[in-house]
Amino acid sequence: MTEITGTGDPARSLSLLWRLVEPSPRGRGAEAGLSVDRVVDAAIALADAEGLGALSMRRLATDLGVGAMTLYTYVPAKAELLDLMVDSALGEFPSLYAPAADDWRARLEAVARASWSTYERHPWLLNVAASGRPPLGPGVLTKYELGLQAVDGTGLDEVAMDAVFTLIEGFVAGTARGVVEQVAAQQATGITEAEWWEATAPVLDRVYDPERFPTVTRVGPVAGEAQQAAYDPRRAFEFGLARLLDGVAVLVDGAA
Amino acid sequence: MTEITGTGDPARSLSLLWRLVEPSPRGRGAEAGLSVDRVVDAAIALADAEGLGALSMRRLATDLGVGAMTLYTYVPAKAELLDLMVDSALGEFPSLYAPAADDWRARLEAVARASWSTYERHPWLLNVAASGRPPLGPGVLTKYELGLQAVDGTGLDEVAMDAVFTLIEGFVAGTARGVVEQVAAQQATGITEAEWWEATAPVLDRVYDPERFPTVTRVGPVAGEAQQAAYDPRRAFEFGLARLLDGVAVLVDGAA
DNA sequence: GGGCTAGTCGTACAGTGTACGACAAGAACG
DNA sequence: CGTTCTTGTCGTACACTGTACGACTAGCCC
Repeated sequence: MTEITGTGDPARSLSLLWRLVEPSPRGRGAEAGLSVDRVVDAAIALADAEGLGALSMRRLATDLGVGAMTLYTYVPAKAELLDLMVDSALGEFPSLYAPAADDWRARLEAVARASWSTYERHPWLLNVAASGRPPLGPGVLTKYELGLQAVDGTGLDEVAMDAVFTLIEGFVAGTARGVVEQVAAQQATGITEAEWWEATAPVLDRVYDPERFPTVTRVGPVAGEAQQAAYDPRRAFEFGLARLLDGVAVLVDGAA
Repeated sequence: MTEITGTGDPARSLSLLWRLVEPSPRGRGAEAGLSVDRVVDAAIALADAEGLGALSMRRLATDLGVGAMTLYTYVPAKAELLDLMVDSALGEFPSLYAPAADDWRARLEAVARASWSTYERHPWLLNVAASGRPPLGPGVLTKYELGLQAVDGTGLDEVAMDAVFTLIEGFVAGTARGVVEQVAAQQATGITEAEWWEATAPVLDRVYDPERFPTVTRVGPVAGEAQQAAYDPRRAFEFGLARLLDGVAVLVDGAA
């Protein structure tokens, strides 16, 4: 379930992201101590605990002890709430990022690992489609700043710096999505990866033609055995990150 | 909106994917000439034309001229229908793949471009979460076979061959998702990228602190100007593919 | 105390996937 | 030909979604 962010007025969204205007409640919401931050924090807690699928306006309102429509006092719509959640969750990035100062490669690797950790802590981030028009709040901009700093001083020009950060960031999101999908598959089916394969293998044997898929026949079992699954996202992350940094190194060395 | 595949019995799904059993309709469905293939083809046509969001069982049934529940005669549930759609759409991959025989790098690049074309033709593929437990039908296996063949003969061992293909494939999916999200954002908001930025920029100027984001201040405008947008997926694809292949080359040269 | 404003929230609407069970059309058999 | 059985069709119902609308009411100011 991918949700879409920022369907409303961009100016309104930005004001919210930077908390330019904060309503001062007087009614019953005041008793509950409601505010944009409380709503966003509760939404993040709910999505962390039970996934984005459990995050409905009614459910969130119940968690906060108010009626569903009360939320719309603090947030224009669910899309804007998601914007706020994304920016807030990405705001944790700096605390997870511990770069080595001198080496651009170590810095970039630290960016990737910190980003991975962010997605581990808030898997629902990967189900919020924001890449086209990201919520330009403090959290997003800070992460972008730190990512760009990591590739600064490599001799790459500005366009390349942006491209490298985008490449790394997209790679991390892609492999992290693998973890999310595996967990989601297990929860949706109630069947573990091993059980799934156990049920699949015998039927597959009946239809599978080794002559039609010679390379799969040779590679598939070996790879499956090595990662103890059809797909191991953690291994894919380590392997891919090394290849990616090698590739960036070729570019940096060429530019130097 | 990400949908999840394969929530039912794996053996049943596999039988369907390989069309092991085909029901021979006799009732009113026979008049409509219904079959699993007809249902899947109509579902793909609908998703191609109006997106995965428009694909509801009721709507699909209406398109086919039958009642909603009739579909469940041919397909156990929507999740299995999605499995079938994915495998069928990926079945187009071979016809889009024209490899140069000798050079592994050219072959791998052709794989990436063919995969990109597949996602271009069927963007909804990226909104179906299948990476953890892919539908192991003829389409998926054929794509996997051709992908592995591309890295065969490089001196890489089986585990590395699988990892390289997975890396490339994940990269393509990630950048292609960028295109999908931009289109989705435009359709959801009714606002073009340029209009969005025009509405965003003045408000951002009010809150933006250049001293807090020095590197963004230097890089952001240059990158934005170069790609005429906050994010240009096509450019990201070309840039990333080159880096990725460079990185794989380092591995291949080391193994040789 | 009266009036106003601003936050609260019940109701309603158009959707979703699919379980259940009533129905009917064709095949098989006497 | 009549009856029974099988199998595909599909109307209805349920619990759920985001949110527009408008009624209500609690607190502030005069």
